Amino acid sequence: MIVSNPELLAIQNSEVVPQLTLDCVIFGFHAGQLKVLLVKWKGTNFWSLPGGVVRQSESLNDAATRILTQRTGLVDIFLRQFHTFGDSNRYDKESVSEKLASVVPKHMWYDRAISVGYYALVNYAQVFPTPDEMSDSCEWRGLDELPELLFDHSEILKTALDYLRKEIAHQPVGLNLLPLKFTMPEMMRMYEAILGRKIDPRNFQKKILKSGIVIKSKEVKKGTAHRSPFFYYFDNKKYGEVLQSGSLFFI
Amino acid sequence: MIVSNPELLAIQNSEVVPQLTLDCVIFGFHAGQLKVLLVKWKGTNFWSLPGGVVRQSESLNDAATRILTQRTGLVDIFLRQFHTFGDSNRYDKESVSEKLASVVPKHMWYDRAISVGYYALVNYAQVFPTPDEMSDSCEWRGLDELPELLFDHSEILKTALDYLRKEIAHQPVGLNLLPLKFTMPEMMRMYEAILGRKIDPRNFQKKILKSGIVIKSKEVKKGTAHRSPFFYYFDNKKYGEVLQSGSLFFI
DNA sequence: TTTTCAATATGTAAATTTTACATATTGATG
DNA sequence: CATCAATATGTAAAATTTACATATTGAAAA
Repeated sequence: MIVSNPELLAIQNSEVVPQLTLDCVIFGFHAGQLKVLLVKWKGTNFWSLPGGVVRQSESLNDAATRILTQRTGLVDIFLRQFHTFGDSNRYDKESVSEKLASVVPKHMWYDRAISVGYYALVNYAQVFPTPDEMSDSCEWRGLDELPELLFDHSEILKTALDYLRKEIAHQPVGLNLLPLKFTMPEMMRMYEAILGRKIDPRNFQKKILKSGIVIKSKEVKKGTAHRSPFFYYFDNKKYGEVLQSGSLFFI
Repeated sequence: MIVSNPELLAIQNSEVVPQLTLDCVIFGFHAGQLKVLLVKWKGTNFWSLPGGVVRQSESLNDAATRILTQRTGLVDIFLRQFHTFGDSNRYDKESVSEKLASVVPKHMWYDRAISVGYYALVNYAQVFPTPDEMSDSCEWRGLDELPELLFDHSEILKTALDYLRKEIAHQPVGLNLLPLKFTMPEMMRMYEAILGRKIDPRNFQKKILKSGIVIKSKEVKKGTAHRSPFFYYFDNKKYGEVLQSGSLFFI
């Protein structure tokens, strides 16, 4: 995108503003574990969150949606802005520019960048992880098997998880992380993975059912060893209401 | 701040990034009312929130602190980032540039600006509202006597209030909004002003005292018509602990 | 001086919510 | 057919939240 107005250009040159980027913490749930989608920078062994520059004409939400769709192949993603990271020394620019010297010429690094953080909740099974032009790999990683991340992305990831944990205390989650049909233990394990602690199955079921966001189907999941659990599915209308109201939810 | 590196300049020209600004919603409490500090643009009758451009070398928090200190004369202000506003059409640029034509030359308006929103809680009595170079007036306004605001500042103000309301459900407020000594009814009215609803005085007192954040002094406030209320003051240590833990608080 | 007035101080019972806790069922496996 | 382990399920205690009314007091008015 080129500046349309030559006078704008003059201003831009005289008062440089920080570069604006956007980073996405994409959460998925699989095998009882909360996972995050990471990219590995081309020709290196360095990982980071997927992200990119916010373009002149797009809104922040558009930029986040664009990045998310490109990395996952999904449209209609649940995403939420959680924090903008703007410390002067968010990370060691020298160190990063050295590590990524083979991918990004040194002169491409801005004096500083400010990054808007978004987190997304996606259905793991539907995602096709897709690297971007800067990366040669895009993969899920469990929260307890995270590599060291470039920039301040470890911090951003941690902050995203903090926000997610806070928000699920008031809002339902799961519509975006779980498949269409799921069992109560699956849903519970999702909450356990997010909250990082054990939940009592009786109390959990009581609260979820009381909230009305899920409906019990008559079908059971076959093929599991031991007793077959019932399938549940979301009551989208009720789910939306509870999501809207923000109240009446607590695990 | 001038670009140090000529190559950076080239990049900056080829891929223009949005202008980054910062707006502050400064809350004060006076006469039983929640107030917001507004500025009136020079030679006009148009009002907005205090704000400014984020400079190249300063962190977002530094920028917010700078703006807050300049408008209020206070240092050590409680402030919190709550949201970054980045819609493509946050406001009608044409309309604003016309309204402010006498203050800001038209060519100064960026194609778009993204604004980081901060809110602050300050002690009304200690504030010396000070206009900036763009404004000829800086004044407190009650929430129910707000003028129409420029840009999308009405929206930003509303969002700030939403965040504040959510956050005071988990964190104590008051240390920053109230004077050193205050009465229980004063504190309650502050909560009522923020929450926009009546609170039962008996239940309120019970919860506040149980949380341990305030200490009852033996002194009463004289000169009020009718029965004299006791003064209370904050237990800073306990207050900090509760603020930190984020839990154990609800009105 | 006395009376009036209105804001302040204060406690208890009911309702609701949260927490703690254990066993019978069942489907696959061997 | 026996074993195993995950699933399904209810109740009682504890904690929290809500609802609610009256005596006190200092200033102001009579």
